[in-house]
Amino acid sequence: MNPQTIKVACSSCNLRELCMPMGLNSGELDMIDEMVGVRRKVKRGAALFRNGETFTSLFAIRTGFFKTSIASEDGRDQVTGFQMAGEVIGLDGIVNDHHTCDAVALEDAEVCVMPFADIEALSREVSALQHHIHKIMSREIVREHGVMLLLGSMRAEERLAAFLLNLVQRLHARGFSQSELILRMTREEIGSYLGLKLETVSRTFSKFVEDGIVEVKQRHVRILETEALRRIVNPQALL
Amino acid sequence: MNPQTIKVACSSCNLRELCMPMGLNSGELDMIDEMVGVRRKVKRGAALFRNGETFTSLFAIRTGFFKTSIASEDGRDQVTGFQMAGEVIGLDGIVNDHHTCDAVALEDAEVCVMPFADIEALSREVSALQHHIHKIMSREIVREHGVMLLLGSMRAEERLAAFLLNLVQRLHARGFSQSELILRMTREEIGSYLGLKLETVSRTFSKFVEDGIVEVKQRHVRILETEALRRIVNPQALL
DNA sequence: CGGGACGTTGACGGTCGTCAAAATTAGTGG
DNA sequence: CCACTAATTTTGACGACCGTCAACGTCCCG
Repeated sequence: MNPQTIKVACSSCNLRELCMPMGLNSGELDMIDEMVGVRRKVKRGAALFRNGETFTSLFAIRTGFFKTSIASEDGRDQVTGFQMAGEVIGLDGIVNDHHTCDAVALEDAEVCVMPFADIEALSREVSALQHHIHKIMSREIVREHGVMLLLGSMRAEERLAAFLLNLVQRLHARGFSQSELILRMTREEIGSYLGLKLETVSRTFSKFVEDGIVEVKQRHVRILETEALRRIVNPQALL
Repeated sequence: MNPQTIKVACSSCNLRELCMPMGLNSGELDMIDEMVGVRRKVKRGAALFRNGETFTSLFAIRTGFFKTSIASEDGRDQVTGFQMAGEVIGLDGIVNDHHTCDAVALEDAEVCVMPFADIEALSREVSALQHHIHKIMSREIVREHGVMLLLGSMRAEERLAAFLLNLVQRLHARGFSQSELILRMTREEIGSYLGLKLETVSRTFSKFVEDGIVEVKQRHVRILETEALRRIVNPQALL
C-alpha cells in the first residue's frame, strides 16, 4: 500500500480534539473521515508547500513539526510560525488560491490532507464544522496579534521568555513535560521568528543559564524557574 | 427615525465590491440585505468594541477610519491595524466569543452590523458568501504575515516607507489620490503599529522631507517620489 | 574520521530609545 | 470668535540594546 495514501479515520484519531469539532454524531464523523482524503509524509527539511504553489488543501499536522516563513523580494525572510501536531496550516492560501508562504518540516512529519473545496461543501452541511473552521482562522489571527505585540514592543529577553513559555505550554497540552523541551529549530530560525539575530538568541539563552532560569544543552532546554520567565515577559505586572 | 437603525441596502451600496462577494443573483442579495441588520455610528475617539466584550457581530466599515489595538498585562499596547471603508473588523472575536482587541474610531464613522450567527446561517445557503468570508479571514492572516516581516526585519525608514505606500495604495483603490493623504492617526499610533517610538517616527518623516521624498504638514502628507519610497522598502531588489 | 552545519563568545559600532525642552496645533469654554 | 489649556509634534543630546563581524568550539552525519 502506498504510504502516501494510508487512511486512518478521524473518528479514531487521538488528535481529534485538537483539529476537529466536538459533539458530532457518527454520521457527521463519517463524512469528515471521507473528506480527509489522504495522509502525506514530509521528510525533515522538505516543504509541504511553497510560496506561489496553487492552493487546494488545508493540512492538519498528525506528527512532526513545521515552520512557515515568507520571503521579501530582496531576500530577507521571516518565520511566521512554528506548528505542531493537531495544528492546521495552509490558511494563507485561501485568499488568492495560491500559497504565500513556505511550510517546511523541521522533523519528519505526517499531515492529513483536507481538500478545501470539500471542507467548504461539508461546512454547508455540518454547522459545527463550519464554526470550527471559523474558529481556527480566528485563532490564527489572534495568535498573530500576539506576535505583533512581541515584535513591536518587547526586548530580546522578553521575546525569548515569551517564546519558551508559549512552546512549553503547547507541548504540555499535548502531554509533554511542562519544564523540558527539545527545540526543533535552529537559533537562526528562532531569531527570525522573534525579530532577533541568531547571536542575540544565543546570548540571551546564555544569560538565562547564568541566571539559573534554564538549563540549555544545545537544543535540549529544561526550564528551572517558570515564574522567573513569566516575570521577564511581564515586568510591570508585579506592581 | 433612529439614526442607529437606518437601513440602506447592500445591493445599492457603493462599497459592495469591497465587502461583498460578486456575482450574486437578486434573491441572494436580498438575503444579505436582510442579514446586515443595522448601521451604527461611532464618534471619533469612541470604541466600536473593546477587549473582553462579548462577540456577536462582524462590522463592515461604511465611512470613517479605525485602529485596532491590543494591550499586554503590563500596560504596553500595540496597534494591530488601521482599517478604512470597505474593510471588515471583529474577526478576532470568533474564536472565544469575546473580543480580544479594542477597535477605536479615528474619525467619525459608520459601520454595518453583521450578526455572526446570521452570517454563518446564510453562508450555508450561499456558497459565494461562504467563500467570501473565508477569503476575508485569509486576507487578514496574510496581511499580518506582512506586518510580521516588517516588524521582524525592517529598519525605521523601511517601516515608515512601507507604511506610507500601503496606506496610499489602499486609499487609491477607494478613489483617492495616489500621492496625497491625510493621516488620521498620531505619530504615537503610527509608532505603535510599526514598533517604533513616536520620536523615531517624527525624525524619519523629517529625514524623508530633507531627502525631498515627501512633503509633510502635520498630518497632511504629499508623496513626491513614490519610487524612492519603493527603493527604501526594497533596497536589495535593485541588484 | 573528517567536513559542514550549528552554536557560542567577544569587540565594536549603529540604530533607535530615553529624557528633556520648545514649538505648533487642536480643542474647550467663555 | 477668541483666549487658554491640553495634546501633539519636533528637535537635540546621550546612552542602551542589539546587530555586525570575526574567531573558535561543538555536534552530527556520511
